[in-house]
Amino acid sequence: MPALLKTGELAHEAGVNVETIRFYERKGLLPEPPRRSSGHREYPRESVRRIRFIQRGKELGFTLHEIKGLLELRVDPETNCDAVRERALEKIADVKHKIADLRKIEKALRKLTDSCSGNGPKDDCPILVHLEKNL
Amino acid sequence: MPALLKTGELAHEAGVNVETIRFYERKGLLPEPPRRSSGHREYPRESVRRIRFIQRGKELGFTLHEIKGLLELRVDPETNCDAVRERALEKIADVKHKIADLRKIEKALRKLTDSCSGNGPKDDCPILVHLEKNL
DNA sequence: CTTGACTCCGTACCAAGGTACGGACGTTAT
DNA sequence: ATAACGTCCGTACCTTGGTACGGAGTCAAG
Repeated sequence: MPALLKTGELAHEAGVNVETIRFYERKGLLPEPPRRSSGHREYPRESVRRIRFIQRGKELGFTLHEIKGLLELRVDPETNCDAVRERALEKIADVKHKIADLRKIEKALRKLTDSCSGNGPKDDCPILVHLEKNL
Repeated sequence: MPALLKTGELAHEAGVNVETIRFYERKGLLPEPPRRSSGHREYPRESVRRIRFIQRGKELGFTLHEIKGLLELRVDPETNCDAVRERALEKIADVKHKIADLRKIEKALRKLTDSCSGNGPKDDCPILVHLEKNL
């Protein structure tokens, strides 16, 4: 268990692709690590946790941009719990909105499939008729 | 009310951008219309309905690729109502799946915000702790 | 017949979140 | 010391659904 990790080792331990590491660095989600004289990156073990933080944030529906914000909050000494909570509440509102949109779509689709026997020629298909009808 | 439409007129009547028309043509959603000798496109009025068909399909959550499939179904003389219904049912399943995923996310976020008083320093913030915790 | 508006085309660009490539080095095990 | 593998970098590519640009050509109204 080395104390310093090469890019590939970090990628492996965090369960992501090597290219993803460099991508996160470019996006400012992962700070630029020190380099050897050869230019090769040397990551502290902590970086593994940072990448996992990012992955968990993604699982919770945060974008990389938002995760960057959370990471910055985390470092800011002024941050209190409330600021973080605020972000999570916004994200909940966001998710609820998406769910509502999808439910509208589901309802509309169901209305169409319910009105469609499945038999009969396509000319009378309520679904196509709906898509074709003039507003 | 001209019988044949120029690209800009079609775009205007269908409520989309001129570039969108050309984009749909490239994607095979809009058949290539006849041209004048100058190369300018001349659309039949029917094209307005076709573009509206596409827009309504989008509202129902179909991708452009899927809409292309629906348009092809519509032309196929073998198509019966059932084939169209099938597509709609698949899309419903699709939408339900997305909703379920979002609900999981919502639940997880709510659990975190519920456990977070909003007071206290960030070091104890259950949300950050969750994001940081080792698996 | 001129002028301004429209159209043509290929191409580049945007968000988001990466993945892949290739040539030049660096590292490591044997 | 050499082979095999890792890493470096910039850049291109992928998806989806378009939008924007620029130079050249065309159309229609005055």
